[in-house]
Amino acid sequence: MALHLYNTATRSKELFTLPEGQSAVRLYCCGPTVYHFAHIGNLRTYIFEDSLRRVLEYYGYAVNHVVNITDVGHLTSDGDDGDDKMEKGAARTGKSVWEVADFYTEAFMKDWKALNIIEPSIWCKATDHIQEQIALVQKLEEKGYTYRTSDGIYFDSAKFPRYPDFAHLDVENLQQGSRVDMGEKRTVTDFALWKFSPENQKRAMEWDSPWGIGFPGWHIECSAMAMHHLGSTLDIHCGGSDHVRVHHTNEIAQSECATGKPFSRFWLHGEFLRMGSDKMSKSAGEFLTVSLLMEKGFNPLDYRLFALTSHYRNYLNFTWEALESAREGFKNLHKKTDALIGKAGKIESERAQQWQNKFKEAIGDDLNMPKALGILNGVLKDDLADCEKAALVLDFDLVLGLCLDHPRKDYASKKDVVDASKVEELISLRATARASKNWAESDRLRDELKLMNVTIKDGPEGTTWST
RNA sequence: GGCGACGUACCCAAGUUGGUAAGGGACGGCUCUGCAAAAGCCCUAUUCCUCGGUUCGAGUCCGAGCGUUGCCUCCA
Repeated sequence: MALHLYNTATRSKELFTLPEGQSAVRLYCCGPTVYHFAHIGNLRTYIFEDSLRRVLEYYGYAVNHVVNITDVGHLTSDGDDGDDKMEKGAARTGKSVWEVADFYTEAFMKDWKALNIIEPSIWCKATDHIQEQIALVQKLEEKGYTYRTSDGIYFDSAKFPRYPDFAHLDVENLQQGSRVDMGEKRTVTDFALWKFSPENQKRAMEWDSPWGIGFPGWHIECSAMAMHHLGSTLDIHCGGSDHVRVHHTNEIAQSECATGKPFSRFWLHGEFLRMGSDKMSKSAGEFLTVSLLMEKGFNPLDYRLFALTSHYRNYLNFTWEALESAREGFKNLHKKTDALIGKAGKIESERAQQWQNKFKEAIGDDLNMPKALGILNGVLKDDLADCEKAALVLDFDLVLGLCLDHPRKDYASKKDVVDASKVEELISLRATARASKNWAESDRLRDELKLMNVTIKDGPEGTTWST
């Protein structure tokens, strides 16, 4: 069984292997710009990257996983003008840019934890790697790939003939149809490596450099940090599909011009989550966050399951109905797995091994998680021994990350936690009513419990309840 | 203007090199039950936007059309 991944660079599925003698996968994922909360569309991409990491590990690879935190330099326009996102966030919240960065970084990590996304081996902040970025720009300057304008040092994309190849760009037409203000740029695809601070204004974040006081361009941070932590060639570089044209194309240009080596062997891109016909966008004002989902009574893992029901390279339409469907499905899944997990034995029978192989094949086929979920359901329906079923569930959950090794209650949000003594009291009242065949009162009490999100179950041993 | 993606049951969605439609949710039916709930079982597309073509055979390949939609501004 081999692992195949769809590589944006070649637009085809390719066999993934590690170069000879290399012990760990060098994985770099473009992380968040911490000027605002992450919305669930952003998070879909990180769930996809988490699946990738888990699949790599399931296939026996060690993974050196690096995720960046962009806390400087990302302007509100990729055309290298507009405001700095961080300064904008600071203005909006009345905090300093550094406070904004810390606040949203923490919020972001909380979301990761809630969604059971495995932490990267290394989190790296752009502001902690200013010297690496300056050094990279210097190297490009030495090799003659840069030029200076009144507002910064720019990359001269015309000197990198392969520039349009990655994203299949038609530069001439881009030039014609461009909505980007050219400023002093020579070619529409040129981009800022280092921006000068405005003369009349002190920026909250600025550093000294060989070219004067200023701050790094957005694209340079990823190249600098990726190469600093993982070396000049990566095995896999990930991000959202929107990064293909500008961000990753620029990363390739600046990195490969600096080192003369391929920047990444594989490029994987996650497709957008959509709301109705709109994509979810931070600049559009309102957007959905994990905490909003929780306020509406969802468990963050309901969303994780929802994300896993579609393939990462396809658009996924978000509707509340679809999320509810995922929540119901998740409850039903837990009913089955909760009854099994204590019984886990070994995967021994040929039949169980076949299931395991099917699962491995599905996830190895460019991370086909929807198919993998189907296989999980197949196992639960099959007439295997419980100890083997349980073992398979736990094995699959290594990749699915749905916390199936814990009963559902263990990760219920605080909101779901109910007053147990009150519940017991109502149940005993109901028992009295039932004993005297007062069904109306009995049903009323059940409805009352239902309002508290408590489900009761009458059995031979008396009444039990759950949330 | 350039470059893309998608169109499978009520909803979400898989479908690998073409061989005769996964899975989940909802709905409905049955068992059980005072009725429910819970649990268990069962049912739900002769058909994959349309029309042509290739083929013994196409959701799956090719062509045209229709529809939806993304990126090239910020965006994951």
